Amino acid sequence: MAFFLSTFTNKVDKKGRVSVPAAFRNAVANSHFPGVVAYKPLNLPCIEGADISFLEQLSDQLYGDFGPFDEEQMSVATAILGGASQLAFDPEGRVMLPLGFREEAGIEAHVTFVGLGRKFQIWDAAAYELHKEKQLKLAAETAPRLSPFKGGGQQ
Amino acid sequence: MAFFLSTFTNKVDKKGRVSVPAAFRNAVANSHFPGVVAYKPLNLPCIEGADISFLEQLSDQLYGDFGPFDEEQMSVATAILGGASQLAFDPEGRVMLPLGFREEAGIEAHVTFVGLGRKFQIWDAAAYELHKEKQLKLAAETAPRLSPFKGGGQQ
DNA sequence: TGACCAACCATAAAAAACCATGATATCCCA
DNA sequence: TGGGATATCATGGTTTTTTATGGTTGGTCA
Repeated sequence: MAFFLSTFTNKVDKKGRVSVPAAFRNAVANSHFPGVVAYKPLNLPCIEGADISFLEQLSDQLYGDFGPFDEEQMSVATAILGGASQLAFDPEGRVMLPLGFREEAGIEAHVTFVGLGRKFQIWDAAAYELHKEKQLKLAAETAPRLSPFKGGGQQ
Repeated sequence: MAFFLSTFTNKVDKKGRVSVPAAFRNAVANSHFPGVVAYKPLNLPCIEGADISFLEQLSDQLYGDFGPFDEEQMSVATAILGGASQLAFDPEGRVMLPLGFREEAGIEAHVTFVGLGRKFQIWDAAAYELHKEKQLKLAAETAPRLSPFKGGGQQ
């Protein structure tokens, strides 16, 4: 499955188009849909994206953990899957960010793509700077408790 | 997975390119990405590198230990994965060290690659000399108190 | 008809490939 | 064992390609 790393900031033009970073385009190049899938996460003012198989897997996971007609599961499915959009690349590798997404994420002229492994986030560039500061503090407290980071690189 | 040993110092040219030591290139030769992956560790003024499967494994471990939307997990993912870069080899075996990394690690004209097993570190050459002194002292005090293989499996 | 959207065209800047060279290290054979 | 031939490596500069970005055109559909 696609794997996303690193952070890139690009411009949104007045028609709502943004270049998807070339590294992310390559990551989804093997997907059967020439573009990315975007949805509004439940608890953050940003957009999340991935290749389509990520949402397929998320769906399977929801329907596995709960029954196929569980009420809580349906609410998550409605929020995530129902709110998702398939964003197709134009010939130059851009996508159209729907107005609704831009409003919900407070996206102005510049957006930041943040690779997070199997998925990535799209933030308003200024909002991301604030978010990142908070996340770095939280990560510094959290990481020592996670096995891969014990002793954090000081050998 | 790749294994890195020993220490090498190379020059950074004015375009930000550095030769990755041949031994490290060989170590990642079987990886599906022709290059290394670099990220800023949380508590040291240097860059850490590894082959891509190291971060893939880390990512999948994070998303496995916690749910896909856990807050603490996301903070580590943001710090490490969002701050990471895939550095591809050029035909001569060099990589471009992004400006942000060079600044955060205080990298000037010379960098030192330090093999640490599953990962390696990239230091400004002068900064590493100081760091090494401190680490050697600390190791000399600490080692007698450690049972021979305590911590052996942790990177 | 007018708003919207998808392809097309153009351009500057950044990144990747390309080519060249000196310095080591390695091999091979007399 | 010595020494020349050969390969590898680190390094520097130049050229080509890719990327991000902006605008324009033509079609579609309400």
